[in-house]
Amino acid sequence: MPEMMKIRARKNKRHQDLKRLVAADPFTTDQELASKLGVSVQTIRLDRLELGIPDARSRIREVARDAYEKVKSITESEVIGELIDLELGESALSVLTATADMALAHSGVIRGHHLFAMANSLAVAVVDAKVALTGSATVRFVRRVRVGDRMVAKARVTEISGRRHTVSVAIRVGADEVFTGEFAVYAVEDT
Amino acid sequence: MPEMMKIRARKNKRHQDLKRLVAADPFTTDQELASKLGVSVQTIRLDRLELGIPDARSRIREVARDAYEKVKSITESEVIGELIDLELGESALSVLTATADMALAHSGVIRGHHLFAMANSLAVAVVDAKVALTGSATVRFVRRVRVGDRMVAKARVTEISGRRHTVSVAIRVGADEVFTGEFAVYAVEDT
DNA sequence: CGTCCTCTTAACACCTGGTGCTAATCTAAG
DNA sequence: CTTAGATTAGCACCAGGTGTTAAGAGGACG
Repeated sequence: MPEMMKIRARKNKRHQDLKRLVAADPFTTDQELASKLGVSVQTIRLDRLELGIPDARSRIREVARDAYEKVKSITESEVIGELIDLELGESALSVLTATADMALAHSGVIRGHHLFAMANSLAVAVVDAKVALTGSATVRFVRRVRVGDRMVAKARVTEISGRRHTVSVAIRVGADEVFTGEFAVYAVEDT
Repeated sequence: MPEMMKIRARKNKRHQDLKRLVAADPFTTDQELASKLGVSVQTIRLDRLELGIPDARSRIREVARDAYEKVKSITESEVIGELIDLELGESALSVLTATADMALAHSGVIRGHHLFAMANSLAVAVVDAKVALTGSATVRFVRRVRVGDRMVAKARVTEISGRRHTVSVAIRVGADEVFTGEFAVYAVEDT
């Protein structure tokens, strides 16, 4: 321990270390933090209080909560993005804001399959059937989409012949068209 | 409470309900479970013991751990699935096992954009360039893929003209072709 | 020099969400 | 009727905390 340090400076350094440790591993308990920083558990508690750092269980709960919501949103929603308007069998509209985790590493450009997913899920949603599956698609990535861009997708059913629905989807960012696609979606009753 | 039920049947039903509740929300404590199921906390504890369900704190920790370490989902890896083989500018191969969160609700059929994402990311990976972006694609979903299916994707660069690369991707489950696609991928240097 | 103030550590009671154990009921099935 | 399984209860204990009070250990400063 740096005993030669002035008392105030030592405390400050410890606070920095504490923040770093907690950020690096939110699962660390006060006990572990105390032994890592060479002070008593009580000191850690006071430090956390000063710095507004919640206790380990809360930190863990938070991580779990975040992850749980996130997984749910990617996984469990039938439509990628927010469904704004839906006229079954006719047209539909959804909105999605591009986030950093949709981007290609370091470039800030959104990866194509996120646009595809948004368009595809909207195309499936607009079809008036219990279950609908995409049969084929032709898509064009017209312009690059970047982190923070607000994407608006519009789907229109252009043709129905039997179980086959042709759906046109366009995604815009502001006035710019960034994606267009034509989806052949099939209505299905049985699994 | 269903008092007319036979005791054993009641217990069985409660066990099913318990599993369902815990799966739906891992954050639920014994207290909450007890009141939801109309039995005492002790009964819940015994049930958890029988069913091998860990306590709430462990469940939360697990969720947090999972999220913290291996963020899977669509977003965070450069190639969706596991990249098995890669010959830059020529061909590539990846493998992905379909999980329940990729499926359409209740049907067990994997949603198309997961196949697209697997194929697209492989197509981008196979192109020999610092950064590559998909310009357009034509895809066919040949057969339904179900939860548990092991998908193998093969990508082959079929044509290069300037920065434009044409990549053919096929995904198979066992011997069956489930997806084919043709991707136009553009090599880019600047962002 | 003494005094004062901050930092640090300690001790105690309490909280939540559990575990392990023993014991008392109660019910249904043999 | 007897007995085994299901349910509930009470008790001591645990981890990882909170809040409070109290007591030393350094400085800083008149």
